[in-house]
This record gives sequence, C-alpha cells and structure tokens, in this order.
Amino acid sequence: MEQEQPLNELMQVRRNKMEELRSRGIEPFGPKYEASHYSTEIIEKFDSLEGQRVTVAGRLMSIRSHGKATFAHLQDYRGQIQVYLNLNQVGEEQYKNFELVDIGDFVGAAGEVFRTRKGEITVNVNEYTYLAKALRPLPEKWHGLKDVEIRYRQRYVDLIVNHEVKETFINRSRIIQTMREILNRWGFLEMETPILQTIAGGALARPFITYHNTLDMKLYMRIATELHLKRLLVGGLDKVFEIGRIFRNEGISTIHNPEFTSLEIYESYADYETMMELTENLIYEIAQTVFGTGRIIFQGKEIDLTPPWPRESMVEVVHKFSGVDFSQIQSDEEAFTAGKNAGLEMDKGLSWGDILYMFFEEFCEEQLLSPVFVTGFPIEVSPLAQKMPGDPRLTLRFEGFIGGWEIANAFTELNDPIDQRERFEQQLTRREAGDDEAHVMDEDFITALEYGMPPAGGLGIGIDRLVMLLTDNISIRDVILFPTLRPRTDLD
RNA sequence: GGGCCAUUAGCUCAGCUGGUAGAGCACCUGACUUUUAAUCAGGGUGUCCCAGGUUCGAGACCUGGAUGGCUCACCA
Repeated sequence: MEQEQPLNELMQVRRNKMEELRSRGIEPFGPKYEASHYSTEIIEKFDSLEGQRVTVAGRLMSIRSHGKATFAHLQDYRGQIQVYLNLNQVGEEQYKNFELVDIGDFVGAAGEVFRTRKGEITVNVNEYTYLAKALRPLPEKWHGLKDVEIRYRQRYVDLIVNHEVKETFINRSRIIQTMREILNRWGFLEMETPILQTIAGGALARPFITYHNTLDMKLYMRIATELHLKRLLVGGLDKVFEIGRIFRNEGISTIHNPEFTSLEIYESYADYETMMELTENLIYEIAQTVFGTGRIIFQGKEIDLTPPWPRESMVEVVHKFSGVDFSQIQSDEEAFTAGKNAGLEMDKGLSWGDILYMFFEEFCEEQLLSPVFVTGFPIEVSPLAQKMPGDPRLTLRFEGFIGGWEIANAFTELNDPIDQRERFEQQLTRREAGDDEAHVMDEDFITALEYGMPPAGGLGIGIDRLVMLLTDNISIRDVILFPTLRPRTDLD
C-alpha cells in the first residue's frame, strides 16, 4: 500500500485518460463546484423543478453510452440521479471529452431537469466539469463489495458502494449528536479528561501502555473516564458527562474492539435509581429522535424501548434462568457446592458474590433480550459502588441489558474515602493473587474523596453496542469505521 | 491463545478423481441520439495468499506460515 506498484491494465487505462484530458487542456482534478441540489431533492421536487436548470455534483456510478447520447448515474451524499448527455446539447468537444470519463470519477453537471421516455427523472446536461478523476476501478455495480477484509481495511470503498454501511455511520453520528443534545438540555456539561494517565483506573481491565520521552516514564491509555469525572463532582461541577474513546488491552471479538467509545454521566445528589430513569429515557428518546420509533427491530425481533424498563435483582434473575436460589444460600461453601452442581469451573477461594456473578454471566446475560435493569451486583466486582444498606455483600449497582448485551452500567457512587480505600486494598489482594484486571490503587482519587464528594449517581453506556442495537448490526466492526486489524502490506 | 472455515482476474464467484485456469460485471476496440444489470460484434487482462514438499505433472494433495471470518477462552 505504501509503495508504487506496477499498474494493472485498468489503472493504466485511467492514467492514460487523465493525461489525455490534460493534453486537451482539461484539468482532471477540477476546482470547487457548487451544486444547487442534492440528487434526492431533484427527484422529490420534480414537479417544481421540471424544465429548470440545476447543478449536481458527485461520483459517476454507471455509464451507458449510445453513440451520440450517453446516460450515467451520478451518486452524491444523499443518493443517485441520472444525467443525460446529448451531442447536440453539449457540443462535439464536450461530448468527446466525456468519453474519457470513468466510473468512479467525480463530476459536476449543469442542465435542465426532465423525465425520460421510460419515466426516470434526469438532468439533461449542457455543461459539465471534471472534479476528480478516479485512478482505481470501483467494485462491481451489481454484487458490490463483500470481502469483509477490504470492507474494513478500505472503508472508503465500502462507503462508496454499500449504501447500508453509509446509513449505519450516518445514524451513528446522529445517535451521538442526539445524545449530546439531550444531555445538554438536561443540564449536563460535557467534559474532557485525560486519555494518557499514570494510573489507569475506573474499570476492571488491562490497559495499553505507552511511553513519554521527555518525562521518561510509562503512561497508560485510559480504560474508563470514571475517576476523573468524579473528581469533578468533588470540585463542584454537579452534572457532567464525557463521550470519549477508551482503550482496553483485551481480546477482539464481534462485540469487542480494543478502542471503543463510552458515555459516562455523573449527577450529584442523585443515586443509581436516578440513573435508571435517565438511562431508559435517554435511550428511548434517542431512538425516537433518530429512528422515529421506540420499537426497534433487532435481528428480526422487535425490542420495545418504551420506559419504564423492568427492574430485577441479580438473585432473582439467576433463580429464574438457572433454578438456583441464592436467597436460600448463605455461605461461600454452599455457593461453591451450587456452582459445582451447575457444572461451573470452581476455583478455591471464590466467595458467595463471585459465584452469584458467575451464575449470572453463565446462565442469564444472553437471555436478557428485552430491556431490563439488573440490580444488586456483588461487591467483589463493584469496587466503586456503595454497599447495599442491610446487605454488605451487594452494592447499589445495576446493569442495563438489551438484546443479551450489557448496554449500561451504573451505581450509587461510593463517596466514603475510608470504604473506598478498603475496596482498593481488596482489589490489590486480587491483583497480587494474579488477577491483572483487578483495580489499581489511586491515592489521589482517595484524596479527592477526602475533600468530600456529594452523593451521586454515575452511569456508563457503551456507545458502540448501543449503535449496534439501534442499527441492527451484530458485529462491532460494522459500527466502527476503522476497526482494529492486523496490518497488511501486500494489498495494493 | 485453541478449534473450524476461507483466500483463484479490478469486483462477485466457478474450477470434478492431480493434466497446466474460467464465467458475469468491469475494462479495451468498433457500432448505436431517451438508455437503465442498455444492446450488438470482437478481445482474457492472473504472484490461483506465501514458502517448502509429494508427483512426470499441483489452483487442487501434504507440511509450515500470513491475513480474515465464525467460535471457545477473556472482557464491555
């Protein structure tokens, strides 16, 4: 890709045409061009535009030449429109020069709108301009581009020829834009916190490590925005959010990309129930605004996002899907036996909470298709959440599930610095036992809590998965423009 | 990281039991002034992913490797 390769015939032909244009005094890479209408506007407003002169600009996607008349389809941002060139209309010189056009070239065209004998709304061109010559051929018009490797590596080609792909990424942009607008309207401020960090905290995950030359030190790419946003609550910025890229050094799958986008929201003087209402209202309103409905179709099944979503405790959910009732299990030993009986791989030292969570992951998560908030997460996996009053094994935390995927994660934020230090210390014990995803100690965060953090609800939403759900895509690579792939050098 | 599958022309794909590579579109030449998967006549443009091996002969069989997809493990 980096180096010049011998040109194949198709590319050589296009270069020859480019040179021929130049020798005729025509610049193949032309100047700016003002289109009066998008293709779709001309079609929609045909009644008033018929016989009117319009200008259009875009990429030629098909050409049908009939000697002294030529039809072609011009594709712009919105869609396609047919253009018609007639020898008498454009004159011999322009007509001859149009013979050097290729599928893929950008052109601007001016002419009157009319309807052909076969009924297609068309621009009868009397003047056109070369805007950019395409030196490489596009994939075939009929079957398009299917090779997923090329689709991901050369997304620009995918976007040109696969209409639904363009739709998905336009919708992704609208989803995020709508999210911002709603949160701003609700009085939240968008913040930007460090991506390069000396301590990568706020989640249980392995970070990417990088290096700063001048400071001569390791830096970590953030795995969450959580701990910095909560420092802002300490500072008195009551309602904040951040939409940003985070990085986790984990495996890649249809639902995992090493870099992905999260939304985190923190609201002072609130709790996790506030966040439940916020979550269901936010997602419902996004669906309404972007897609005009709160009932989406995902993989052929309808999912109703209308609030309120049911709330169920993890103990209840585990009981429902595995038949094991943790409300009747008290000790770690009983839980261990239950896990063994259920065929789970049990390591020594697992606690009641660990095992409850294993049951949940193993038997429940993928069953949670319609929206549901699962509450009552074990403290072992929730080092930043407040304990549940009356049951110190559990926390005031929920996760929102839709389509079998975790979409949201929220808790009543732990703001007791003494408790927070103990939690970090428990995580350190896990880390020393070999769990390199356990949370690291963050002294400055504890210092911040010691200054006092108001009670707060905090929420994280995985934007990529939300986009997958709302756009009906089952691979995260189909909602990330340039997903992480191994490099290749043998593509031309 | 493990398992399974895929990789052949610019694109989408076929290629049998091992006999020296094909189709459609695209492209090139010519014809054609309302076509639309335009049509008609002619033209095959190739590192069969890479490197070894078996064989008289490999796109095909064997070994190793690369990249991708799915999946398991891990995670969100």
